[in-house]
Amino acid sequence: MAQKITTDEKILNAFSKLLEENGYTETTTKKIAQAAGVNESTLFRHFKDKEQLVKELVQKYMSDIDTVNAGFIPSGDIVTDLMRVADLYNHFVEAHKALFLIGMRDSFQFPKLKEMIIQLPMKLKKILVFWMTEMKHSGEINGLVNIEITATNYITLILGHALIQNIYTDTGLDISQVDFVQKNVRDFAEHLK
Amino acid sequence: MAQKITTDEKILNAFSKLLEENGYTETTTKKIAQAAGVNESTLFRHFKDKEQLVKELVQKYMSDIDTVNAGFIPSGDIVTDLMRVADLYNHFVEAHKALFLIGMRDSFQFPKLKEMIIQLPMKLKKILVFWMTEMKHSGEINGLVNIEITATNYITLILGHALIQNIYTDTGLDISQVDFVQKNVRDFAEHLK
Amino acid sequence: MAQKITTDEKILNAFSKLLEENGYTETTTKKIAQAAGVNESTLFRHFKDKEQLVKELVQKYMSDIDTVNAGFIPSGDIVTDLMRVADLYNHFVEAHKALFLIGMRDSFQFPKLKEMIIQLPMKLKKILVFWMTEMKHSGEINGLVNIEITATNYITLILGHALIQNIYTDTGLDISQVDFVQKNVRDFAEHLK
Amino acid sequence: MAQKITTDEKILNAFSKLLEENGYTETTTKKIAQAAGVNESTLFRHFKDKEQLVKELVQKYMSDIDTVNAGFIPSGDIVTDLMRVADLYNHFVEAHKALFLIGMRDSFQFPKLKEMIIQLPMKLKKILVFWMTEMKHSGEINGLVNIEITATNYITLILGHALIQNIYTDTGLDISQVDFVQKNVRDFAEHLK
DNA sequence: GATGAATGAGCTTTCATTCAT
DNA sequence: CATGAATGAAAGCTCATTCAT
Repeated sequence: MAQKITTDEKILNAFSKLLEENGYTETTTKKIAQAAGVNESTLFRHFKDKEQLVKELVQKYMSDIDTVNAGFIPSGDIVTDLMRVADLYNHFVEAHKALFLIGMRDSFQFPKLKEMIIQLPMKLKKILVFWMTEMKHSGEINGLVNIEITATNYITLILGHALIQNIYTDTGLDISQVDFVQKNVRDFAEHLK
Repeated sequence: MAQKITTDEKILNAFSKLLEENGYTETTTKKIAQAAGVNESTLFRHFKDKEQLVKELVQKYMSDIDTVNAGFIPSGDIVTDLMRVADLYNHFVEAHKALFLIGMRDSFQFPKLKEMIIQLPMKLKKILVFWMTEMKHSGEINGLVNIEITATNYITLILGHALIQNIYTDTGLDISQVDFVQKNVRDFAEHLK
Repeated sequence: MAQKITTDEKILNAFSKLLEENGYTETTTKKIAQAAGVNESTLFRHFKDKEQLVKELVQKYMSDIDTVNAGFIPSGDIVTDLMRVADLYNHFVEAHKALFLIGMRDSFQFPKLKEMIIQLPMKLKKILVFWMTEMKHSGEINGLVNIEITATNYITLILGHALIQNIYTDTGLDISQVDFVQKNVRDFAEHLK
Repeated sequence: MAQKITTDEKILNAFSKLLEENGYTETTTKKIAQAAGVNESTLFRHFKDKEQLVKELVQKYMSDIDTVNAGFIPSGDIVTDLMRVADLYNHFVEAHKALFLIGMRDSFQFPKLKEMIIQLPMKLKKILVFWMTEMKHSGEINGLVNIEITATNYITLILGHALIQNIYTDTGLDISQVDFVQKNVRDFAEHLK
């Protein structure tokens, strides 16, 4: 039942990997072809040009983003739920790391890209605001909490963490996702009670 | 008393500006020379190679970083002091925007760079930890607060904000530094009381 | 009795059409295949390589050229007969336009081609010389006319016209074949009386 | 007083030469550079792109064309004057052979080019018409001659000759310019008396 | 007999850098 | 000290052609 890996996939995988490591411009078509184990010109038969490779990743990102809603089923417990959101974002970034990175690094070359990248945090913020409003009504969240600000804070926090995690690796400021969730997110959550 | 602007500075300024806008690889020596109003080869007389230009910016960054300590004079009021830290970081990033950006975008090309970039957050964290410990002793900060975690959270927060501010501009998630400090930082501070 | 059009013909037709419009080098095998509605590799199954396509056209040209003799049946009237020769050449060029054009444009790539292309004018010249000699004897053509020179002139004239007609279209110097024959050829003919 | 040959000229000369021999597309930038004895990239410092090289030749052609008027000083003798026109055109074509050829061969790639190429014949035609009108008045040219038609014929004739001369060399139909002028042009002229 | 996938050589162009003046 | 001219290497991309199915 060996799953066949198509040339398209081989190329996209190689591209994605190199993108993470070296950024868009440094990821030459020659290197992609080499990493994918195909001829350089094959690459252009499969994807009209280098930019098309990015667009392909974006498409996947955008279609995946629609599934995020379904991934968040509130438990009613603040700590658990906030952790869930953090993990949701983290997993998504992990799964689309290459795109997340060039969304930062090469956004000037792909002006539309940053708008796509930011859609996930914005969607999560909406989810948070909706959920926090409910939690406030049910008394789980302290009545004095400013939801809009808190939600923004939380998103900024996990975005900052993703940044540290993926760019500033091994710099002394990075904490594992598990630790981050166990400690910092939990700490954040406590304040809302 | 007209301050003469040297060729060195003209080049570095042009380089810095283009770096912000287009990233390292897209900033070609031709463009730098053009923007600086000098001949392309002049550039190489002043700076051994393109990388040297980065190193020059780093040197400035590193020497400036030493002055940060002096910039933080605690007032004793939590909110005020935390705001001060946020502004301190923000101003520093503003003043070294180009470097901050390539620290993210082109870190793979300059492995040592991210270690330098991260030094500021780490230094601020140290300052925070030291200051919070004092505040805890003096009762200004709640005895239950976990200083290490809270400090990390705070740094992550302002780093996340800097990211949004400088990369994801005009995406709907960015708030002005003033608003961020007035609302989100203040909110964060309140929880510590 | 629907005449089936073979793949060979589809390809040759597409090739011929593109050749007229874009010349040999710009007529890529991809475009030929596309225009013919077949797969690019099919093309190579039918014709060993791109040059073979030219050779195929040449063959047709060469076999058609043999029929030219039969196409000229002298009427005895100078004007009528000269017009007939001009039309003969014109029709032939029309029918083999693609080849005529690359005979000019890409002759360096096909050294033998120009020798083939020139065969038609040369054949017509022979016909002319033979016919004019007879006409001179019968008194239709002025005894002082130098046949060799006049024949050369005439051929050069209709070649020049074909050139203007097919290359320098819409440039202000081109006259329709009908006008050319009605006016210029007639004028030329008058001088021989 | 050795005339220095600039790199610009070296490149243009090489380009021009290769153009005559091989046409536009086959004349690769690599070959040009090689023939000019410079590095391929030098070529692009001197001329923005390959097309610019053509434009450069065109400019020369167009500025030279203005001098043609001055080159025709009527003697009053029909034969002499017509010969002069034929020579004028011939010399011009010789001096701009490369352009004349790609004007035919690659006209589809340079749509504006053929309009420029045709300007010389058209200018010569104007000169002819003007001159023939005068000659008709003075009685040198037969009153029955249709000037417009005759001029067109003559231009078509020398264009046809140029074509044969430059493309269909060594094919058996080509006559030397000297012979062409001495025999055919003279013959043509006689008819006008 | 026709196709889709793959290839290597070659194209035009831009890069960072060096050299002579 | 600054420049203009030159360079080799490498970029993205297209070409005619072959091979397995």
